[in-house]
Amino acid sequence: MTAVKYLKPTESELEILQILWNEKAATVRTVHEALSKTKESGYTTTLKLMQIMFEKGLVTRDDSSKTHIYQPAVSREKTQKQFLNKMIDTLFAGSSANLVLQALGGHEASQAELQQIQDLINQLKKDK
Amino acid sequence: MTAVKYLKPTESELEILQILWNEKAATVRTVHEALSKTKESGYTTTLKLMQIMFEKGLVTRDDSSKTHIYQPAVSREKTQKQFLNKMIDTLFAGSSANLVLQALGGHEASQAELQQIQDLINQLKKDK
DNA sequence: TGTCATTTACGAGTAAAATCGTATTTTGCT
DNA sequence: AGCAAAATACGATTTTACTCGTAAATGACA
Repeated sequence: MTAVKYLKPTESELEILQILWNEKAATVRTVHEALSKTKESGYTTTLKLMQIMFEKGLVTRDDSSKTHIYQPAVSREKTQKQFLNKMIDTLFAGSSANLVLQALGGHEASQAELQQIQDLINQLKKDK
Repeated sequence: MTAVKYLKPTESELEILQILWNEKAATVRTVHEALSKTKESGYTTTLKLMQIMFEKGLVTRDDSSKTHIYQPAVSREKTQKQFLNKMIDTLFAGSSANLVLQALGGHEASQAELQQIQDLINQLKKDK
């Protein structure tokens, strides 16, 4: 039984993962250009970050050709859950409902999204 | 118009804020003892952190007597919102509904809490 | 008033994250 | 083959968060 290390991506790593999750697979160049839309930084910085993520096992890569192709190695859902739980603990006194109320109150959600949430709630209420 | 620096509390600072929010006001000793229930660390470490938080303006303090009394200078709600927005951005592709669905799906919420959320949703739907 | 326990002040060290410059490698093209 | 453009490798530095030891200050009380 190998000890699987619990890996919490850093802020920068999350930004990169976000892009990889959307693109499914991407080169350093692609990721870097996407990042550049919202922040300033050098190409080698992005490269280095992605190399580190590879060492950590956060991404996989195909280095069969000169330009390596990266893919996420952790799922979006799992990572979301990981951070949500942490946040509910340290910021919402353990209450997920608190978080939900705050999220719905502050942000705009579309009619369709609200319906989706309502459906889930009905489902949950019925399950009890 | 003074430029107000956008301050994002660190992980450790959040833990301390959490205690201050609950207690309204507290000494370093009190905070340290509360922290000690869940983690190991020296007293001066907590002290230093709170001093730094004071410099950053995250807390205020009354130093009229030997033992200083600290109070939070940022509101729980505002801080929650700040982190939620960040999280929705970098982890939920900008969709608060995504976050809500994930939070409700993973965590247990009581019947009463679900009702509370439903009420809010009805409110929001009506407002449109 | 002197002692002593408690608190604050402060500096320094450690570790992790992020940044970037430079060297090397790869490969398409002439 | 040889050159140039683009990519990777790698090491070094900077920044930030966290940790703690030690010294100085405070104040209760014998």
